[in-house]
Amino acid sequence: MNDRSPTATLIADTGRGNEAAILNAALEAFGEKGFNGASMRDVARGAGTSLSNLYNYFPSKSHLLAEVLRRANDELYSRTRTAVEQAGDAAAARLRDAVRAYVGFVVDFQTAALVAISEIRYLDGDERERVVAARDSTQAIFEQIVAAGAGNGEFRTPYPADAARSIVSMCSAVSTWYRPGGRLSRGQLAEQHARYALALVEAPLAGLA
Amino acid sequence: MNDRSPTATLIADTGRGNEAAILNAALEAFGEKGFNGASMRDVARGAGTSLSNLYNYFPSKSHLLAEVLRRANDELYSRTRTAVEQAGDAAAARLRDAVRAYVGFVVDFQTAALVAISEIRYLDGDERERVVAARDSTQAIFEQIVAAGAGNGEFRTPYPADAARSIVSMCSAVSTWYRPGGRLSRGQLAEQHARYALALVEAPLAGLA
Amino acid sequence: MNDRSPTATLIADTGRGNEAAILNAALEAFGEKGFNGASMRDVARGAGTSLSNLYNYFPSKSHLLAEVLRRANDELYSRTRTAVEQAGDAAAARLRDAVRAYVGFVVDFQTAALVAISEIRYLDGDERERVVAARDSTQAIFEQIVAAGAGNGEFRTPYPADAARSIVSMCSAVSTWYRPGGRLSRGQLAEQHARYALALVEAPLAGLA
Amino acid sequence: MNDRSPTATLIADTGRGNEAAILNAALEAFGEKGFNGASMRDVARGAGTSLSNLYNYFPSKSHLLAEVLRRANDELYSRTRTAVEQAGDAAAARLRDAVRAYVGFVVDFQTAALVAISEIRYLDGDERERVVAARDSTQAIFEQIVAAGAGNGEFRTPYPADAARSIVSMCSAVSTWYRPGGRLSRGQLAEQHARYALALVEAPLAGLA
DNA sequence: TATGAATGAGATTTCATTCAT
DNA sequence: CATGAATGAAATCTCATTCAT
Repeated sequence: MNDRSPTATLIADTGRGNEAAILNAALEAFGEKGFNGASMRDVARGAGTSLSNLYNYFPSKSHLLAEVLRRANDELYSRTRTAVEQAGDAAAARLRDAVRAYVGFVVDFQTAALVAISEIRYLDGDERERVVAARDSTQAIFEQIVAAGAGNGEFRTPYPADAARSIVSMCSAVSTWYRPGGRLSRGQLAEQHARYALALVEAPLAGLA
Repeated sequence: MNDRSPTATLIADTGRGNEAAILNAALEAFGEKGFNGASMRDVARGAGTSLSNLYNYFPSKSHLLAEVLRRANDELYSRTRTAVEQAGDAAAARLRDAVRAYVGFVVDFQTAALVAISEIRYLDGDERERVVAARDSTQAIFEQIVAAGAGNGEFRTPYPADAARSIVSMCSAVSTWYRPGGRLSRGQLAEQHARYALALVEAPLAGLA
Repeated sequence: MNDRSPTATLIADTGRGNEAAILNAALEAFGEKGFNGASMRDVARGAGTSLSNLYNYFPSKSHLLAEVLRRANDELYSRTRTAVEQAGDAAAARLRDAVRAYVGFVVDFQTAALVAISEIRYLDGDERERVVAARDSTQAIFEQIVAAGAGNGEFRTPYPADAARSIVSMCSAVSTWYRPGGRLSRGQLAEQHARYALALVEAPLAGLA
Repeated sequence: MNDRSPTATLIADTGRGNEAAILNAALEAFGEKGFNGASMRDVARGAGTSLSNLYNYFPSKSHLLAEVLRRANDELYSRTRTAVEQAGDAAAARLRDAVRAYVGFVVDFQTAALVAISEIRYLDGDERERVVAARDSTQAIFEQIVAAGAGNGEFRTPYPADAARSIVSMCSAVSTWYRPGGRLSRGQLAEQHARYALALVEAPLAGLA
């Protein structure tokens, strides 16, 4: 398991001038001050460009948020799904690796994860629906695993339909308090949460690492 | 177990003119639009008074938020502690009742719970410290229970120092998605989360309801 | 010549409840922050009473200013006139004693003197006219002395019609920089300005102390 | 001696959009209503631009005042120093020309001179210190002349260390009452005050024009 | 693309003043 | 006389956004 430091920025160069710098600056600004607390001037300053130039890339502040959230959720979904696909057939292993991937993302891209949970409420209309759908896809991965595990007896939880949501809540909440360099490393956090998740769905102890 | 409906408003009449109305309106406004998204005009409108009159009660928007958060955290702490005190000596029973009380509060005062987790970041200085301390006191209740249970063998989790935080995260996250009239009742939510918590700390199945 | 410290407050108890306290608080507030910079709340705080109670004594902020200015100018006029009346017939002695009295007032009631020159511009209408008239009466004392001295040859200034204004300007400006406990005492300031005044109107040196 | 009319506006076009218009409007507004009595709306109206656009040029009302005061004091200092440098070595001639230049400035830029004396009190911190230093530099010119004249016997005043302040007070007070088109012309005012100053420091009559 | 200048709307907060008690 | 509560207007300043260049 890779315990390396994050790639630091979620959004890599997009090949379109300042676009990546703007998105990363928006991410930082929204993370630090919240969507409504951050101003377009903050974003411009962080991106090292002018206020008016932002509008050459994104038609509005809302679109900026939407794009940031879309990328964060896509990356989270993609990492989680890849991890599950490579985990074999056992529900316990799949849940363990899903949680590891999820928590790993939260640690690697803490700000992105924080923004993804806390600022989605400021989206409206179509933008919102698209992002909500992406978030729900990720949660659905966990729900399917838990349902499968409950179905084949691996998990004995009496609440297979609801447990996944609590697992996801628990994992994403890491973004609200995690600080790099703290007592717990990326790997430890992943392991702990994997165990919490398996215990929560009442997988037999033998299934625990 | 009491399954009654909430008392509806967290802040009861204080006997001081519009104070309670203002606090409740602030709670609603912050809950709906976030601290920075809600304006003092929104609060005034909700309280049925004039914008400038707000300042006869609270010297600033920040103080208003601080007071709302203080009351929400105090009530949550008080409910949780009372529940634990009446739960007997067994760690499992204490944890179960703490979770029930906590989730009960979240359901009863969903908005207050939501604001308490999501808007605390907009406080500064002393106000922030006081509210953070109140929040930490509540979490400490859970930490002590888990530590005690781990100490006497009731809980087998290898992470007794960290599990409590995940339990609290999981419980407070209910405020972000719960809707009255949904599939799960107040009592069901409390029971489910109590079981999640006991499973998470790896209490033997016999301890589960 | 009396070199005592000031009586500290220009406005003595008026026998009408809080009136004197309010006037003195207004004087301090206007002196410190200017008429527009000081609020009625500042005045109330300084007077140790409630905001609304101010309006039981004075119908508006402007009236408060007018009353403060009226009292300051009346006292200044009265002191100056008394000094001149007791000074004998010689223009030089009359001018010397007028200046001594004027500067003495400025030192004793620095704030009042400062407010009297700098805040009169914020009065309107009748209030303004009354205060301006009081101020002009004081200046007229100096003009008459200079005119008399120029008429009888005591003063040789070629500008007898204008010199008095400069003398008064010079004396009242003391209020803008004087600090109790500074290098120059009340008596020294009075003497210096008396000599400046006599020199300015070109009284022969023999007439100087 | 030049008796021409003023250049009308202290602040000439700076080549930066509306900057000069804003500074001149601020000068007028502060002169008419005082710093606290004038609103940023007044300034915007006077400058022919929008309220919010003011903040593209100056970050706050205080900065606007500071800049206005800085320019006024710089110009006054520069004019006075230039006059003295061209006046030869005799203290009497230097004092005479310094006063002429000072009073000339007051007449030419009456509003600027008025604001410079009366509104400096509303500055704080560094802004204040810088402007106070500029004002003191101008006064120091007069102090040096008087000290020199007292040293070489040209002036017989017993108060060489203090007389300069009174001279400056007297000259700057002209800004509080001068009205163009009044009885006294620019040149007459300059001459009168030059003579007052020389008399005040007790220069022998032979030295007077 | 990129920018500086511009703007109308709206933010929080303070104001002088009034009123019921 | 005295007060706390209330209010409409206006204060300074920031906002997202637009436009001419």
